[in-house]
Amino acid sequence: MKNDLSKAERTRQYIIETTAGIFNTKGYAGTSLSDLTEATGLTKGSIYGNFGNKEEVALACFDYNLSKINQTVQQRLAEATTYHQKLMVYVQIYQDFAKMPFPEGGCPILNTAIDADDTNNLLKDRAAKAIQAWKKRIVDLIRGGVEAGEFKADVVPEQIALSMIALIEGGIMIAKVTNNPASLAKILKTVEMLITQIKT
Amino acid sequence: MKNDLSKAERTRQYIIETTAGIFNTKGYAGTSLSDLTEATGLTKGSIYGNFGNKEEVALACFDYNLSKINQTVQQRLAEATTYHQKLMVYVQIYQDFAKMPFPEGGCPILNTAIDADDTNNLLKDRAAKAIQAWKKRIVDLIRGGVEAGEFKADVVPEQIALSMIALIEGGIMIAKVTNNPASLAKILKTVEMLITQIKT
DNA sequence: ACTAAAAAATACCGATCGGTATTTTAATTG
DNA sequence: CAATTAAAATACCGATCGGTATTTTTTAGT
Repeated sequence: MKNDLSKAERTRQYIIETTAGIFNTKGYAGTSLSDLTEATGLTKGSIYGNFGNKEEVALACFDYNLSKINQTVQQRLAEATTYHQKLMVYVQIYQDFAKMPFPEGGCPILNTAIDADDTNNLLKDRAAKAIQAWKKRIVDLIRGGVEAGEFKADVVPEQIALSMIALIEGGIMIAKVTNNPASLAKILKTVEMLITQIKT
Repeated sequence: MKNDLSKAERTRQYIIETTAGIFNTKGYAGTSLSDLTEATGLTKGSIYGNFGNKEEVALACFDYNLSKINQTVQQRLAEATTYHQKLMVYVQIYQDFAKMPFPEGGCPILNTAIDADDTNNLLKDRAAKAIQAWKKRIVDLIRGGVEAGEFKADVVPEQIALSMIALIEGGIMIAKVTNNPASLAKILKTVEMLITQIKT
């Protein structure tokens, strides 16, 4: 046994890692089983031996894509000392779009939210939960900053948090569809302004 | 002749109006020819007599969806007198999400941008052009307001315009996927703040 | 009303869809 | 190493995919 994971677990992980970018790029309906077999070099029989159906693969891929981003975020948040710095992590992370922990196809939360919101409830719920968790993380940071005296007492954490997320996700969409990364940079300037404005 | 439009033109229009919401809801890959025949009550032969292929229908539907929104926007812009009021039109329009000129499925620009950006270049270009036109409209309004002395001279029109669009589109995405219209309302408050901040 | 032209319906095409039962191959354990 | 088990490949399923050639029905001009 070359690994502490069973063969099945290793194959399952291999399928997820290999196809996560495909689902993120082509969407759920746009990704076919033959896309998966072609990318992995495995057969349908093998894939269906490790997953119940196409939906299960897509869900596992979304979780994988999300966890990769969250890992980077949490690591950078831990490195930041002040609450201001912690909020700025979100600006910095999306600044160099290219060398990001993003899977091919861009932000999986955005892609899944739009792709699945009228067609696949399980995927939609995953995207919704991701947004809500993201919002909560920012709200907690703002509240922490208020208690620490870093931020003004009269800020509305929810509005700031939601606006930061909307700017980032909207900015990614704009930059991607117009093929112009500079647009995202300009929008991130506004996020930065939002963060600066709440400082005491 | 009951109409000044030919039969073919009327049928073509009927197909577009009837299926525009389907493409906007299910996406290009997720919409099948049988979805179209089912919704219209027509047969495949009839649809392919009026369109060359599925892509042509989707493109016509996008144009139709976009023009409906633009009609409302232009009308409201004409009614507004000051440049501040004109910018605020975008806040007001998206405030009551429900009774909007939006087709089923939400904002077609956002949906098409995400749905098509890695899979269909013609649709992607349409979405990109729509974003760029929207941005230009806002930039022109800001420049007008600066010249009229309504807005500060040191504003960066592109940044404001892009941020407004990102907030609105990001807000729509968040509200839709979390099933919570209040989120969009909070984000629109930030758009309002952005507009207020540039006033002299 | 009759006829030529246009539009819509029917019937069909090969390809691919997601999924499964069965066989073959590879990994694991005594 | 042999036997058992687990995993992957093969072969197949009905259904649906986008698209087309042909026939029938409507429409429109005289």
